[in-house]
Amino acid sequence: MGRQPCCDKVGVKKGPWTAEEDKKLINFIVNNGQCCWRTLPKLAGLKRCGKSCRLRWTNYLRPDLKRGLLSHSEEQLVIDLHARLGNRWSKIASRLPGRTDNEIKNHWNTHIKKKLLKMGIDPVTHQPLVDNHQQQLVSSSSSSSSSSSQSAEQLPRQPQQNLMIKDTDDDNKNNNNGVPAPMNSQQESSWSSSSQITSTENSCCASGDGDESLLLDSICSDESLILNSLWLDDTPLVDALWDTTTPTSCLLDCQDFGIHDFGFNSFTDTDEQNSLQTLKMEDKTHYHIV
DNA sequence: AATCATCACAACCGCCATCTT
DNA sequence: CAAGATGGCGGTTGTGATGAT
Repeated sequence: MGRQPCCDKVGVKKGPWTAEEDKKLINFIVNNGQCCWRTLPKLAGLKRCGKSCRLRWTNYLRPDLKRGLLSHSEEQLVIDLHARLGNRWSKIASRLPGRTDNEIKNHWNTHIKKKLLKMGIDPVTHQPLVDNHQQQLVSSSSSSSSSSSQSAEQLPRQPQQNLMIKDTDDDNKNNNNGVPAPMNSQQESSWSSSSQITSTENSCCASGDGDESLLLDSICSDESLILNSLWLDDTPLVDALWDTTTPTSCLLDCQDFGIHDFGFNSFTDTDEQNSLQTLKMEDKTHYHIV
């Protein structure tokens, strides 16, 4: 009945990945593609849970990942998307090519959350923070006010304003006391085809830092990307591009995605297998073929 | 120089929808 | 159809790096 367990827990290594383990994982996926995560560790000679391998690959080793802090524009887009999607990090991440859900989640918790609080904006509701007195009034007048911020966080909501991250504390003048109401699917649907456009465009265009803002504009102005895929079509951009379900597609995509940037130098059809077997790791994130 | 606090992020955990047997 | 595994997701934790005192 059912399938075999993903890993037998016994003898499975945990904790930080070593360079050697990274090398094994990369070599295996480059040569064989992403097949079955359960069997991958064994085949790749890793004493890791398949789940751990998948996480390591998707969050850290994938060659199409960007590294480094999120740009201002990316940050703005994250806020905008978070206002609609809540903590659905994977969905948010799918709109930011090269970024992972984990990375965005971390950035949200360590940077954006604090910035919003500093600006007097509730990072959960994306509404201006209400003081204690007002909070009491709101909670006493609302029958469903017992719902925690966590539950509210799970639901998409319509932004009442366009939030712009500022490095300074000024311009905290929008003090609507609106309580965000969770939308039903019908509301989501209708909203997705109307007010979302305005909100997205506004927030994107308001960001003004040169190339990044141009990039963001191009992302935001793509209605099929923002509207259709956000609510109707969940095909992730990054995953669709980096499909390694087969060895062939894996190798092709490696090249398409500038695997050289990742550290893989060019390889030929004839010697690629041998070359990749001798991948040499210089540090945690740099690999090259010798 | 030592200690403590904070930051940044990789990794783990548990849950859930889906899939397989 | 039921049981159980898989893959994916979001929340949380652990830990090294950095800054402040």
